[in-house]
Amino acid sequence: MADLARELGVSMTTISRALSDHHSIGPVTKQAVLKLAKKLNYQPNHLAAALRKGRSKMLGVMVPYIEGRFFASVVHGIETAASRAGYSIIICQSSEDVAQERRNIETLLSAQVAGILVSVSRTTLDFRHFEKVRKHGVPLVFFDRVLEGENINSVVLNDQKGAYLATRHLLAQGCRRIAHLAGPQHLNIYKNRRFGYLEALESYNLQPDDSLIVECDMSVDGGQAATAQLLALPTPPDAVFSAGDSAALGALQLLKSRGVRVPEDVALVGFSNEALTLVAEPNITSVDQRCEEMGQATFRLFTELVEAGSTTLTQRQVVLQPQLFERASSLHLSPK
Amino acid sequence: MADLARELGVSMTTISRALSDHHSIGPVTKQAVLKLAKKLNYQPNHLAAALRKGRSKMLGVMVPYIEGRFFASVVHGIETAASRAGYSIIICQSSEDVAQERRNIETLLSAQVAGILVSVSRTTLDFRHFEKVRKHGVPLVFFDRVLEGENINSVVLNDQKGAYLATRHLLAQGCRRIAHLAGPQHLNIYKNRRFGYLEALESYNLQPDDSLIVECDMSVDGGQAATAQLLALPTPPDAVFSAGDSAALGALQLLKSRGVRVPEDVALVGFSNEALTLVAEPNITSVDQRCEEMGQATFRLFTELVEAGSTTLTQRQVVLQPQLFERASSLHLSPK
DNA sequence: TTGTAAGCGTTATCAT
DNA sequence: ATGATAACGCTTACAA
Repeated sequence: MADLARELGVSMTTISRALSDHHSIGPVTKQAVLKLAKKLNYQPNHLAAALRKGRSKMLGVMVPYIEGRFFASVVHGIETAASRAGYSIIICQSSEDVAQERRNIETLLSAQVAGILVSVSRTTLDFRHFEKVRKHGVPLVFFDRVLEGENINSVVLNDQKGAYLATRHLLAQGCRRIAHLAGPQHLNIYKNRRFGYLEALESYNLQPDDSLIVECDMSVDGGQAATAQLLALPTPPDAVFSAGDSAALGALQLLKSRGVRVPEDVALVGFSNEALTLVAEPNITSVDQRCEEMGQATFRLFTELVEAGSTTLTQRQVVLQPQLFERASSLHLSPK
Repeated sequence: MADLARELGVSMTTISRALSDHHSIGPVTKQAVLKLAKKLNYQPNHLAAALRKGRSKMLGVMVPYIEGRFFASVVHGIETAASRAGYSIIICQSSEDVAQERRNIETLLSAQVAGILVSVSRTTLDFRHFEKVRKHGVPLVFFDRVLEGENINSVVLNDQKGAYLATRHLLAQGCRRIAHLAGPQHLNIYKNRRFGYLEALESYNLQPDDSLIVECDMSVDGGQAATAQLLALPTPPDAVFSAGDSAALGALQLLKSRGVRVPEDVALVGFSNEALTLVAEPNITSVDQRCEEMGQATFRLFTELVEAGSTTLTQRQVVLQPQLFERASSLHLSPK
């Protein structure tokens, strides 16, 4: 920048203003500066600008892990929206580890990010590190895995409604003994999915049967084991609603291996609408989580917070509506 | 930092040194500084440090898109290795668009990243924006999708060898009419996979049969169509080696729908070792691309460049060895 | 072992 | 419409 100033015989102030399109700058001067900048291929130093201005155009995004369709898609959504608005994103993984999560928060704060978007790790039980973020006046938005508490800005899927839709669908197909493969109940998403399941049963005036609700780790193996347990019941279920697709796959595998027909004997619905639902045979009905919309919405919520300024300490919740994709694993059941 | 200095009655130099563990600092002073820093919860400003030092601990990573198992896994590998070494990563997507790629490079340079790791977009034909990176003295490493040219540091998979292993495996299982679902031949990865296929045939003194090589877009539908074409041949193949897993899945679906048994009538091998290979029935034999190792290797190559200093303008190539995972789709064939 | 002071590349304030 | 100058928070010669 000093070079430009010397070359053109003007002050650095003028250069700075011309480059940042300040209103009070001569159009002639401006053009001259821009031209010379191109010629000398001037490279702006965002670090210096950020240091001076006290805020950068960097956004911290933390997820438990970046692999896996869900988070990769959400991050894609965030990055796309962010880059359109001139933000770059710094990505961090907590690897489901609170300690790592804390370290990442430190790193992001040190990097003077303009905001932090986070999906918390499974092992997160205390939230002081997030308090710190607020103390620093850095906008904080949670997505998918959110914190219970006050003054939380978050974007979540309406998991309960998704589960409700899934279960209602099974009920509409004539199923009456619907089992639920539940996920770890300390995670809100899984708890809400169980609520949605119960809500749907209730809407049909059905009593929930505790023996039909099996908690598992949502892995393929977990789904198999849980399903084996269900088949061993005196009266086995006529449908299974799994809170995750992998466990649904496990269920499908086990049912097939036992000669149980899907959907004729047992109908099956999963959750997440992963790619595997279209690979399995039969294809698995599942609830879509609107990953990309979640990313976009998360970024949008961040910008809203920025515009609102740190003065207003509002709490905003964006709730996305899930969508059920009906497939062969739960369709065309013979009426009972 | 000034606060700490005032509070302890020492200079900022001492503070700085204590915090960065400088050698010539009294252990007593150091402890005192660290303790007070904790108490006042001092937050270092990496931007300022980076500005002063001229180099940051940020790494730019650019991929065509972050969704999709392959790039997500590579990024995971990079991030994990990088964060262990104290680097944060800024992620960018080119969306397969050169213009976006150029903009991203500008952004990353402006952010004063310590290095740039990139997998180029499909539409990249001129490389001036990468030249610029070198002019700025910023280490540049390509992975997977690399640039042809001199002085290129890159990490790639040995695709040809992967295809060779896959085809040799089919040959060892007794197959002799092995078809190949080839990908778009302007991409070097698919070209190399075809070469590997041909090389394996040659190693068994088999003449390649052009009617057995079908180019398709590597989608599920593409794989189905290509396989239908193969089955219509006067002498259909006894095995299919697909350059991608999705197309392999398409092939499997079509074969099953036609009553062709896999692997008994037609054996099947894919490429990429995607999750779907373990969901399909039978599980599909596939070539693993070592995504995570690629990420690690890419980061390691970056650190080597840093250590070597900008003085040495070496060209380094890391070639990862693919690994064949043999599964039911190509195993236990009855001898012919 | 510790302190002084300059400077990294910007931008904001105040003056002209 | 433009310029001089200070400052953002940190590191590092150089000096003590």
